[in-house]
Amino acid sequence: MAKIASTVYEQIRTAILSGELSNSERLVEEDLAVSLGISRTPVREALRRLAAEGLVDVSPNRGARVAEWDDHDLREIFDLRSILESHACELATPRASTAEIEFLENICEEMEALAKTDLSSEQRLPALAAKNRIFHGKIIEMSNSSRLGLLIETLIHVPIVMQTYKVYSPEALERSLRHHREIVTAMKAGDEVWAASVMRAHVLAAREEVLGQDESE
Amino acid sequence: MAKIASTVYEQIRTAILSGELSNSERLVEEDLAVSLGISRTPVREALRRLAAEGLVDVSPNRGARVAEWDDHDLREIFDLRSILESHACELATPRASTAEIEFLENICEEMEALAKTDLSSEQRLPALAAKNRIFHGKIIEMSNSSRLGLLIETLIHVPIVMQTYKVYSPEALERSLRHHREIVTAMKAGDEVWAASVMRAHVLAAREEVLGQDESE
DNA sequence: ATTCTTCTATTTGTATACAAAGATGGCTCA
DNA sequence: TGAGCCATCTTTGTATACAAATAGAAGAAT
Repeated sequence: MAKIASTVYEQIRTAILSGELSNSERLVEEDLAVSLGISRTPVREALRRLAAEGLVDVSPNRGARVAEWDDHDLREIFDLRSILESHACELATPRASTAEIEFLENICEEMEALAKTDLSSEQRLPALAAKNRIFHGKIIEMSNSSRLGLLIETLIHVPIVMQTYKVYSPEALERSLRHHREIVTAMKAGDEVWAASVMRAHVLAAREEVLGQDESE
Repeated sequence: MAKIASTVYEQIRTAILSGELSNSERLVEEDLAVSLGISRTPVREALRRLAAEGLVDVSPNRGARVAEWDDHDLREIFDLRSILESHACELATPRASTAEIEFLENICEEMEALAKTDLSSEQRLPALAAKNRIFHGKIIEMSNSSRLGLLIETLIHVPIVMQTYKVYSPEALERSLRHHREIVTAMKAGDEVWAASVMRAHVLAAREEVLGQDESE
C-alpha cells in the first residue's frame, strides 16, 4: 500500500458522504491519525484535498470541519448541474454510438425493474441511486469533455445531492425514470437540443423535489 | 507570517501563470524548498493545492510537473466559460444596482481610454487584461453564486486564458470592448437574455481569436 | 455576577529524519 | 554491439519532533 494518504482520503470522504460525519463536525488531525493508526502527515494531506473539493472547510490554525450546505447552496448546485449536464447531453448526442445508446437503455431498464420490485426502500433506493449515477456519468463521459466532468463532479459530491432518491415521492421517481428514457430517445434521434432540454428539466425537477416548493428565495 | 504554505503557493502559482515555469517543467520538492529557504512540508502542501486546481500534474511517487494545455483543452475551457459566464450575466442582471452598473461603465471607459493611448503593447496589454479580469469578476460577483464563481475560477487560471489580450488583433480588441459596453447596456435595461447572449458571444469570439480559425475538430 | 485577563492545554504549522519507490548508469553476458 | 540486470542515487511518502497559534478555563477586578 504505497499511498496511505489516498486511502484515508477515501475513508474520510465516504464517511462524510454517508452522513456518518455530518453536522459541521470538527476534524482533528491527531484524532483521525490515531484512530486510523497512522501519522498526521497523510491525514493532513487528505483533509487539504477534501477542502479543495469543498467537502470540508479549513480555517488557518483552526483546523477542518465538515462542510455544511443550506438551501441556497443546494439551489446553486442544482442550478449549475442543470446547465452543465444539459450541455453534456448536447455534446454527447452527436457523438453517441449505438453501443453507448444501448448501454444507457440497459440502465433505464434496470432502474425501471428496480423501481417495480417490492424490496424495502432501504435496499431499493441505494441501488437506484447507484444506477442513476452511472447513467449520468456515462453521458458526461460521452461528452468527451474532461473539464466538464470535473466541474460536475465537484458539484455533485455533496451528501444530499448524492442521495437525491431518498426524498423522492413515487410520482417523482416515475417522472425521473421517464426523463431518462426520453433523454436516450432524443439522443438516439440525434436531436441534441431535445436531449439537452429534457436533461435540464430532469435536474430542475430534482431540485424542486429536494428543496420543496416552499422557497421564498 | 503564519502560513508559509500559502505564500509559496502564491509564488509557484504566479510563476506558472506568468509563463516563467511553463513547458511541463518538473517541480522537485526539495529544489523548490531550498531555493525558497524553507522545508519540503509547505512546498508539498502548495503543490498538492495547485494540483487540485489543475495547474500542475502529480503522479504518485513521481512528483509534480507544470500542467500543459493543448487546443482541445482550450476549446473546452472557452466553451465552458461561455456557458458559465453568460449564466452569471443572467443571474446578475436582475440584481444589478445602479452603483454596480456605474462601476462596470467606469471599467469600460478606462479600458477604452487605455486602448486609445499610444503606449507600447508591453505596457498596454497587461493593464487591459487586468481591467478585463475586474470586469468579468464583478459580473460573477454580482451573480451572487459563490459556486459559479469557483467553477469559473478553476477554468480561467490557465496561462493562455489569462493573457487573452496578448494575441488580440486591434479589430478583435475593439469588438471586445464593444461587447463589454453592450453587456452593461443590456444589464441596465434589465434584459438578462440580451446580456447573457452578448456575454456568450464575447467569450466565443475570444476563443476563436485565441485558437485561430484553422481548427478541424 | 459579569467581564476582562492571563495561563495552560490543545491543536495546527513547519522542520527534520527515515523509509520506500523510481530513475539512472554502468556492468555483464550473449 | 546491444540488451538486460544490478547497484546506486535521487526523489517522493510517511513518521516524528518541535514551534507557533488558538481555545478554554480559572482567577482577578469592577
